[in-house]
Amino acid sequence: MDKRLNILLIEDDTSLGSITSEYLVARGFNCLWEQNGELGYKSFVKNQYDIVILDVMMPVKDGFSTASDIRGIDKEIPIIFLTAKSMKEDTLKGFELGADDYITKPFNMEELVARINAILKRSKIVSDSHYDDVMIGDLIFNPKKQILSNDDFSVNLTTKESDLLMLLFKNKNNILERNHALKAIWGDDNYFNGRSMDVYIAKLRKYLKQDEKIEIINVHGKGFKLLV
Amino acid sequence: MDKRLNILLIEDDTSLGSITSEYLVARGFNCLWEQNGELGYKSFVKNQYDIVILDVMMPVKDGFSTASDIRGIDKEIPIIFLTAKSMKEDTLKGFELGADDYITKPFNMEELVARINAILKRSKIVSDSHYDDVMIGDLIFNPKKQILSNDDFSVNLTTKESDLLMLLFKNKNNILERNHALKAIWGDDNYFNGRSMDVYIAKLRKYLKQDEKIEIINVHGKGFKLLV
DNA sequence: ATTTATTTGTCATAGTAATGTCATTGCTTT
DNA sequence: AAAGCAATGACATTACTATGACAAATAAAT
Repeated sequence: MDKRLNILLIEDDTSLGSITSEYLVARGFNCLWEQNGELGYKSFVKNQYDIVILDVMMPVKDGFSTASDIRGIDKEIPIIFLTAKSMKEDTLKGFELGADDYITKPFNMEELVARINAILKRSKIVSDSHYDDVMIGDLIFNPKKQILSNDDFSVNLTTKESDLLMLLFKNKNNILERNHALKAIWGDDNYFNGRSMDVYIAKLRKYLKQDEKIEIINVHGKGFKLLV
Repeated sequence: MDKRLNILLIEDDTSLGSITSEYLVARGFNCLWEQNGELGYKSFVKNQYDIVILDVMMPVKDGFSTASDIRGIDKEIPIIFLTAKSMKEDTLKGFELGADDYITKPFNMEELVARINAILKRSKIVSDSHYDDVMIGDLIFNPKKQILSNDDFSVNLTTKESDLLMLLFKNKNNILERNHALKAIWGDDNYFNGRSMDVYIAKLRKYLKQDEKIEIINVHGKGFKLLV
């Protein structure tokens, strides 16, 4: 199950193309690199992409023509143009073709990534704020909203409950040591805080009954372990 | 009933500011121009905008600081930065603050418009905002006149009531954090202002009873959420 | 195996902090 | 002086956290 986003890079310059695609892969994207507009368009037809990055000046089939073909079959896909010349008419032509951004070479790789993310943020695909959700078995846990839910159930967790669940999750299938958890959440691992934590463990267990595959087990004298 | 999009332009340079705002108006937008970050932020708190264009280098309060304050009360609003220096770190800093675009001066006016449109194309809101009225459930809220009404009912809100309702509306179905609201409206989030805000929440709840689908709920220790 | 000490499970309750709301006060505007 | 607004004080209510008590489980000792 790959959640990485698919980028189609169409760029005729060999060195720039390889550097860019490698960089994008290193930054966590899937990137397919095609060397000209024809091949790029064919690949777009056959595969599923989240965003297209397109050089303007290319032999065989230039970027604008390619973009217009792509727009012919997909009105939504975000497109970023790369161009050496920053001449005004070109820029505007790009935007008329439904460009989402227009970057002039040479560009900074990090900035490219930043602009990709800025666009994807608004694009429907990623837009749902689900990306800070965490899956625990069948359950969805949103540590920011402090909500634990599934299809037919939902609880608002208190801060302590949420913090503790998060710690357990970070150590899922591994032991979360008592004193570490106490230091992290209560700031001090004395006996009384420990007893308090035990009560919260009990509460979490009650919630987690929703998914019988999940379980918090105790490791005597050590701590707790969240099994999923 | 005006359907034009509302742009907030925050730019200290008088000539650039006036030229830009005039140009945007000529191109069919509503554009309010504020000359510094403080004023811009205040205007943002009180009014409803679709996009913010923000100069980075400004006296009194710079663009980044302003953007970060704006993000505190609105996570969605598109922001375009304008900057004279094209230094890499600055660009990236802007994107980290949730920028949607980053334009270096001097820029071409038509390109600015093109970039605004490119962003608005992907922005979910795509103008449900008239210039004046906003709809909250069945109710009509006019933040300028500070009037909340429907067919058979109407109240004149006080400034504080109106500002707070506007903030809640901007974060509708999302949490409005106490300290952000206090910073925005009272300028300082101390205990007493917080108590004061609670009183205003009570008042707003009373008004909003007019539409039983609307509700302000409390998120303990965090803030309030306007459900519609 | 049986006893004993320690750790953990869990309920009920007390304590504390946050919020809800009314009434009142003081300030500003007219 | 009257009216409107924001701030504050007082008290009620709610939400969250900590604690006490006792049962159960585990480990250690006999």
